[in-house]
Amino acid sequence: MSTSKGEKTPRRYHHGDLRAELIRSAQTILEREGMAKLSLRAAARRTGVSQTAPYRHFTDKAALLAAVAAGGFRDLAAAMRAGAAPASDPAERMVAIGSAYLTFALEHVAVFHLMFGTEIADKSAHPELRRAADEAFAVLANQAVAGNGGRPGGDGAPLADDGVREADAPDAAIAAWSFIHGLATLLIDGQIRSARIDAESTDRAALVRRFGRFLNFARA
Amino acid sequence: MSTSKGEKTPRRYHHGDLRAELIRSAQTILEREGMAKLSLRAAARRTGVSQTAPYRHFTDKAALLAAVAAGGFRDLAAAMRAGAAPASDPAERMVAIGSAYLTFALEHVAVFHLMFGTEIADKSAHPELRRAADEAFAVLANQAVAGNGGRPGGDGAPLADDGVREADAPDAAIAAWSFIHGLATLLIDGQIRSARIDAESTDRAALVRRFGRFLNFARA
DNA sequence: ACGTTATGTTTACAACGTCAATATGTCCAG
DNA sequence: CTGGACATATTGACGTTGTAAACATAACGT
Repeated sequence: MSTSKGEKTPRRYHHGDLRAELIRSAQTILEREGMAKLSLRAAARRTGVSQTAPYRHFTDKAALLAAVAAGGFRDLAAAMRAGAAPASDPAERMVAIGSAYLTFALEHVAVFHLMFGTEIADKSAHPELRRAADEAFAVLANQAVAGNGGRPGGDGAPLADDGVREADAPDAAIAAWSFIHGLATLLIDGQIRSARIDAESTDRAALVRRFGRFLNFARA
Repeated sequence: MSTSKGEKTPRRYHHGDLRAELIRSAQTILEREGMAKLSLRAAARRTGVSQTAPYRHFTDKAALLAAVAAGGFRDLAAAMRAGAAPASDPAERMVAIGSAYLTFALEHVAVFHLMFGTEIADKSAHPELRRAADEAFAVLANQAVAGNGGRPGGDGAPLADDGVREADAPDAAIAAWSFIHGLATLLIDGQIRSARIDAESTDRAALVRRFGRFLNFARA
């Protein structure tokens, strides 16, 4: 009889689903011990296979990292979507998305750094990563460009009523992304110290509002 | 007779000024071959000393990297100052500073990543680095404060031209920093692709203006 | 049943960060 | 001028890493 261990992926070869489990191991190590401790060998060790087994599933260490980073982008996109869902007002939705972005960055520092750092030398060499990153940005951009959610309504695109013209929406999305990404990066790097911000305890939405008021489409 | 090789530092020991030259070597390797190729041993090799010689001047690899990063922050601060100097109008000065920031990031990608990435595990452990980073931010923040009391009116200025209320200046500086830092980061990571931006060839000031439109310091 | 192919292991190597022991140059006290 | 004392650099070594090559083993189609 066929082995019944497989759960989602069709029952597998020797291990079960080494590729996926290696990614999980890498994520765990990254979160618990940091980037410096994340090695191909450590991931293999934690998974219980030989040190070169990963090479059957990843051409490179970079390929493993890219898979982890791609997962991070998917999680980020999901978090933004979940955060934006309950918000009805467009501006409110932007704050919710920014808040989700900030929260993700602050609570998954290592993964966030992997997603945007240089540990993965040439990101364009990993299509899955690229696709996941694009999709995450799409969540943000959609709020700016086509954010009316398909409902026939009077107020149109979410940014329009804040003085951003339709044609400017794509650029506005980039500006918003830049702002929130920069804020997140500077916060987790501890660069922002002058303004008594306790990133751990402060409400993230409050932070987004506090600094976002200088963006003319994010004011509530 | 005393060796006459020394130039700025008082004539030195065996090498001359190993510490400074190791930093220069590290910078060179970083710029020419990237972070992956920058090792303590490589820096020592390029300097022409044994592989453990650096340990007389740096406790760690991280200490060397911190010194390089600190140099980066000083260069960035200098570039911002130089860019801002010729601008008379406050808003114009902000654009100049943003432009200098972007230019630095795009032309010194590796150093920029070192300055804000995770290669240096605990940045707070390196006072020189911390000081240099603070100083760089001060250049930016001072402009935001100085922007107050600009002349009234104004129409086409992409950033604030009527200043920020005194009490809001620190937060405004953080917002501006976040924006420009995020834009720089996303650009050099190649994350911004949708808006046909050729970061290499496009005028940086134009980029800052294009996206900086959405910053509004007059409000709040 | 059998061979092809996908998967995993063993062994090996060069490069790295770092430590301990040692050597060498510099400088000050006499 | 001389002899330590001390700062500076080297040699050699150890454990870890990424990765290649050779080998082993299990699954699957025929």
